[in-house]
Amino acid sequence: MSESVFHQHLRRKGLRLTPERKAVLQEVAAMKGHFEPEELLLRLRKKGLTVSRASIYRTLPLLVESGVIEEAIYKDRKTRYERCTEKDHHDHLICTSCGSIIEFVSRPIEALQEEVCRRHGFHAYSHTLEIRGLCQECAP
Amino acid sequence: MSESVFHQHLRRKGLRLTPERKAVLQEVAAMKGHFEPEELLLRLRKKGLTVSRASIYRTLPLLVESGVIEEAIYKDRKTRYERCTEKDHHDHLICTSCGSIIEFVSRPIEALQEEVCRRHGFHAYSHTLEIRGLCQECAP
DNA sequence: CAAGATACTGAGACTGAGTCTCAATCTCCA
DNA sequence: TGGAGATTGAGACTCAGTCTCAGTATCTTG
Ligand SMILES: [Zn+2]
Ligand SMILES: [Zn+2]
Ligand SMILES: [Zn+2]
Ligand SMILES: [Zn+2]
Repeated sequence: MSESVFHQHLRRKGLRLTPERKAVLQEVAAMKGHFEPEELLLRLRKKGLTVSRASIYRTLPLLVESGVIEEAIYKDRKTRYERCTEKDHHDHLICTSCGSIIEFVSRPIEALQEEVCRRHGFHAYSHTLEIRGLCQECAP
Repeated sequence: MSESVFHQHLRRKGLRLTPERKAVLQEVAAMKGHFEPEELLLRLRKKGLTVSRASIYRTLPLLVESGVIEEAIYKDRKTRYERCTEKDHHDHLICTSCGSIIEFVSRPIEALQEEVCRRHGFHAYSHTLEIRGLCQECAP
């Protein structure tokens, strides 16, 4: 189903559905949780598919635009993506001491965000809420 | 006042208050809104103060830890900081088409975040809520 | 179906924010 | 005041991500 969404998006922008883009989409669909572009590259290589690093980096923004994935976390100067699955959407508590990441879901926060957007006439397609601090173990 | 907070933090970690760190702190205190490390470097240079790029990059995390500033936005692989002023805290709507950034304040969202942290025994000292999408002008 | 117009690809050079190294220097406490 | 140990600056380095460009694939129109 995300394939047709992606295809739609490409057509709308006058872009083409190439084997490389299909391969990236498929691999993305198979991902669980956060992933980095480089991880996609490795997995595709392992499958014997040759999709260049450049193509992967060129495809990811298209997938974001079409709402198939979203930028989930920026850490160590790397962008991690995540599939957009309304069911599993969550945000993150990030411990800056031990690096652990706690996922949490808060429907009320999501609802308030929607309201903020409505108030500003803003059409959101994704968001990132990162709360930084110390986890229970690392707290003083 | 942020000077004493910073000094406290350094002492607690067994670190020293050097002229370079003082200079960075002062320049940071003079900043309005978001700023990038490189901007600090330029401003200090313009004042005739010589603080190396390395020292600036080394000082910023210390200022974050001590709660004087926070990482505000990650964009184009650059980290932007912002002073922590409870009064002015806000989050961001980012238009991915025209790049405009709309600031918004939502006490209810902040309160819910605090509750999430409490529930997880997490000691937050900062957070970033970035909502990406299309602004009123860019929406279809 | 052919042909042109245009989008796409991969290899690898390139960019630039941020980090690391290390010898010289400075802090701060006893 | 002396010295352990933290700090500094210059510049080499890292590495995620971007750009280039020549060769290739896709779509459209007749
Ligand atoms: Zn959320
Ligand atoms: Zn921790
Ligand atoms: Zn906030
Ligand atoms: Zn816009």
